[in-house]
Amino acid sequence: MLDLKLMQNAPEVVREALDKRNSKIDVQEFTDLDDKRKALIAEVESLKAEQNKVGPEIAKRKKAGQDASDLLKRMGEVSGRVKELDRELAEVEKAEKDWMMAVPNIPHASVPVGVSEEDNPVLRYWGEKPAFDFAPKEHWEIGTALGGLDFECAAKLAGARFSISFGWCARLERALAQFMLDTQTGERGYTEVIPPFIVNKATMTGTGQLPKFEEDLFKLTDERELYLIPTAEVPLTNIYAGEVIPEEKLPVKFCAQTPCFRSEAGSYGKDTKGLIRQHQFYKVEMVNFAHPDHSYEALEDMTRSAERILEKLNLPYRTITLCTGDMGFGAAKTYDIEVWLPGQDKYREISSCSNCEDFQARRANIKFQPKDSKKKLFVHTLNGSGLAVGRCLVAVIENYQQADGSIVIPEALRPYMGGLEVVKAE
RNA sequence: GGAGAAGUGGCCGAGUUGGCUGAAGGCGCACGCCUGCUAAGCGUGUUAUGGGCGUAAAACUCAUACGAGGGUUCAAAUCCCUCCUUCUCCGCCA
Repeated sequence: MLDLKLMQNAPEVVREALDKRNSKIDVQEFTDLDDKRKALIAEVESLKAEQNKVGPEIAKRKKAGQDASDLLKRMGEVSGRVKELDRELAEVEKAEKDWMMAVPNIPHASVPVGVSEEDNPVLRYWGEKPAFDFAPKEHWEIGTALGGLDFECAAKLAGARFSISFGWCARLERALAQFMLDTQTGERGYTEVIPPFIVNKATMTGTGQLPKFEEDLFKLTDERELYLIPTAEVPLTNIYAGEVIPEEKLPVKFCAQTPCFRSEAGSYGKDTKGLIRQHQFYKVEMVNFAHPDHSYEALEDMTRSAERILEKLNLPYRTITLCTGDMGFGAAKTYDIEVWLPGQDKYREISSCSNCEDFQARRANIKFQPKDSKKKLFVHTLNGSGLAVGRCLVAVIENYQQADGSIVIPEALRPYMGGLEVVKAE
């Protein structure tokens, strides 16, 4: 959510930001609502002030045994009017809040302006693409041939966009997740967390999934209005919802491996084969709570934490800066890391690291107490994948495939695989 | 699942014949005074959000907030209803 004061004092700044994002949201709607709200507040508050003044007078008269019927009559009218106005005000406030909740974050000044992913500049490349003296296959072909993946079985159990892994493949995925967690906690200063995988509406609203993107979520059908998390960003960021973090604790860095559940509504026909786009996948997620003065350093640090995983696995990647038109709803700046997939002959997203500045902190009311002032301020929140486990499994299979259909296990993972060096056909 | 108890400010804790309690008292914290040092003591202050006014900021003023939402009433922390959370006992269970 944007700052109300900014909306009121500098609507043109917001309009400009929305233009850069190709958003059609009309800022004038807000201004009209806000004017109406202020007018209602002025009226209802003066009536309430009268109530507060006259109330004790009534009590005094009653105690003294005097007649107060004139005051009671007047206050009866005032009370009725106050109820009316309160109702009206609540409506306007809700409309205004709804409007605010649907507005995306303002891009940071350093974010390149652009319309689509075509306009995302590459920041850096790392690693050498593996050279094959044969035509590299896609992961699903290799994995299925080696008995590790079975998409027909998954479809029988759950439907399209699900997977099931067996044996070496299941273990490899577990190894990857564990390797990532060990790296982030052991070398990058993260505290490991196991959060709930099901959360309530308020939590989903705090990070921005609701109210706008409900169709992307899996919702439970009972009356409690619970949702399956689409990313651990949601529970991790909301750990401090409604809380004040002492300044000296910043930055707080959490990471967690969780399953992620996404409805993938609207992605029909995209990535229908293999593990790339699933309704359920594991991801190791990083979340930072940073001091506003240092959040962009934190973004660089977080991006490095994600990149380190690929470097240790010796997987080639490139890092790009998302342009204004391609950024997510809550982000002020985002780096995507794309890993090389020889089977697809393409770089594919494997991590997305964003600084949301105070956008989520304002929604979820996450503040810190600066040492040198009484005023509590909003923290900046960041989130990033470190990494998407399923896609990383894809990258390992495709980059480490051999001519005979076997897969070499990256050295960094061998301790997690009981020393296994190669996965071969039986 | 059954039976009870409770939810007030950073914390503890008053408040229960509805009105003068944003909220006594205590602790903590901040600033000042006092003091050979420490401890103790004295004084002052100590919430958030929104509106008005206005500003570099503040000050001032009004409104709202006693788990959440709704109701009764001229008026609710105080009465009624629903929900949430926590705790205790019984049952059940990985």
